[in-house]
Amino acid sequence: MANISMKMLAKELRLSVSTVSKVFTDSHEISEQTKEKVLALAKKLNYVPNPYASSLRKRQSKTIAVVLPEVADSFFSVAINGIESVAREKGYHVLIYLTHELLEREQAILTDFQSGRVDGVLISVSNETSTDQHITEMMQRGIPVVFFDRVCEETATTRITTNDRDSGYLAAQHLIEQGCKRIAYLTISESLSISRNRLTGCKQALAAHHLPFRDSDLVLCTDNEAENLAIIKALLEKKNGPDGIIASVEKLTAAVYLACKELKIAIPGKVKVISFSNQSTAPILNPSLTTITQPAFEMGKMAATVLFNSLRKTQAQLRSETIVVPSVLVTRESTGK
Amino acid sequence: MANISMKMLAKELRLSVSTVSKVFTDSHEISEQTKEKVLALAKKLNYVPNPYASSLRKRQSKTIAVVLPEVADSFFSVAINGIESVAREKGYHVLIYLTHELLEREQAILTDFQSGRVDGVLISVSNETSTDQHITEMMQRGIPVVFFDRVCEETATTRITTNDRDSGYLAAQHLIEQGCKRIAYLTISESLSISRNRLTGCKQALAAHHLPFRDSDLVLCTDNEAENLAIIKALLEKKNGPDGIIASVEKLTAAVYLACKELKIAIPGKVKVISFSNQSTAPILNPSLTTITQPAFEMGKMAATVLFNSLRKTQAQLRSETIVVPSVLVTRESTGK
DNA sequence: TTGAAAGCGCTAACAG
DNA sequence: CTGTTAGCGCTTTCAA
Repeated sequence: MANISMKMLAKELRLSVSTVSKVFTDSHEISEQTKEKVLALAKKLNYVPNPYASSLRKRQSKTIAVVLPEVADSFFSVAINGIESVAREKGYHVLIYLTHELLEREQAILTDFQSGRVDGVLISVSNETSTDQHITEMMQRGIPVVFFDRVCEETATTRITTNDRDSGYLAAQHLIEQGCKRIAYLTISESLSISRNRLTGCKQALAAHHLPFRDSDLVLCTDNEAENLAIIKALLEKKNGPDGIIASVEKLTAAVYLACKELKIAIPGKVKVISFSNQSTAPILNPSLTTITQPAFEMGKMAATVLFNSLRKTQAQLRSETIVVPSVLVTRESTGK
Repeated sequence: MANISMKMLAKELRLSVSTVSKVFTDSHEISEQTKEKVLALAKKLNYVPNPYASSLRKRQSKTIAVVLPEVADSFFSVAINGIESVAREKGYHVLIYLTHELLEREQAILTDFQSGRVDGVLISVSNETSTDQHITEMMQRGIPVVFFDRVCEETATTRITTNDRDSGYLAAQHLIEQGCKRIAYLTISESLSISRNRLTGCKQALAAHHLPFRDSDLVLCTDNEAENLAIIKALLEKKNGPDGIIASVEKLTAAVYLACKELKIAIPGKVKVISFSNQSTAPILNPSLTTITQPAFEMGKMAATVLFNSLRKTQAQLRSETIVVPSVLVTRESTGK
């Protein structure tokens, strides 16, 4: 089942391999005649160049890696679409890797990239990622990295984020405007850039309205649905429980709704809920869910575009900057008066 | 920024390249001493073998492709997790390609695989895919293919599906048991294996209960949310409209809920709804949604496992068989009495 | 305009 | 146990 190679094309046409090769790069030093002959035979035999031979020789793989915490989240699903759309356009291939929120796995994955397997990396870091050593190491080896969504703010490269702080502010402000006095902020990590920034905005909004934010209003959830349900039920049952909840990641929404349902707490009557979410089901939840919706597709697209631009240039250091694609607040019933 | 190679390790240690190479395959013909020396230096220099050189030489890429219609659907998101989990375990890399439901793109993607870029392919076909020529061609070139979820039933290879027909039967039967007399079946394609099979089951259930299924009860939806909303509203407003709806793919759920909301049609009072869906929000919809939930993770895992098993053997023809991972009916409020 | 030759980094006979 | 050699399929000087 030997695949067809340039050598075979060359032999068949009594040409040299190098001539054939030049045809495929559309070199001007080849006559139209020969080009046509070669292309015709190539099509007839269904020839496709071996990418690995080419990669080896040219020292570039025309492949990028996308490193994600997980993909069971609508944000990343949609982001992948954005990435894939520009990769395809640029003739790049996309390898996907999941860290499952494990720093160790993230490090192992990036270490592998030292091999030259990929020309660049798009990454959204795990929530365990407190050091960026594995990332800078890769960059030193000449592999450009673009962060998206969950970024390392100290790392000297381009970051694509949404306006997390402003969105946090907006979310809290919205709840306050709707009459909330005591707002709880639900998160899955205290270290993650997005969580921290959203929280900061939230606190600023509260401060601006002379409302308190106590330590107990910051609620750390987990990866486990059942646990989260218990945590949130406990929160809601406290005598001085919140009248407004901000779910800082979409996966926490279900637990909030379920907790309220089980405790027969009315949304938005007793407690108002807003969630950072891209779920298409937000409008059909009971009640429909007010969301801060991230521009997932655009962020993916932007990240990929920035990466490819730097790949085109030989010595293009990615600038240490943050590109912000704004989120949008979609008001629905869950924060109604 | 020249990467470190075996040659360098060899020179540094005054060994031959082949000796170094053998160390990395853990060959028994190398002394413990040398192994240690080499490994130590490799670790120190952060050496990672060039996968493309290796692929070129060994004629295998340790990479598989996953070809999907799209990934904005929870089924595929979760399936990717299943696939990735076993790929990682087996030391394989995963390239991802999206067809966006376009046959032409699917063909172009598979054509590229003739190059030897991947050792095997996991595919869920587009809803335009009526011919399997591009797939069999690839198989003839020695690249094994495993279908999952959306399969080509005539193609001689292994297919991982869920029990679509039985699930269709179950869905309809459930509606009937709950008192429905007139059931509409919503689909996005008449050719797709999954849609056809689910429909078949549905019809069988109706027949078994001596209930009619008219042509107009088969409702073909589109890729466009707004259009679907209009289609479903039209359906519900007909004088002899359905009292039960089966949404054969999850993306149609929102349109059904929204249509009912806009028309003030009570679920489940006036019309009962069941959906083929993996959405985690099903329990918190209004009303909570009865679903046929597909074992997405398991199907992804199974597909990958079957593929890797065939990859281990040199001449392993994949058997032309269908492996069925059953779906489960989760009864919730949307089909209550 | 075409071809010969070298080599990308690794593996696999085979010889020593 | 280690080394020599050839070559995977392609690109890229350089020479003709």
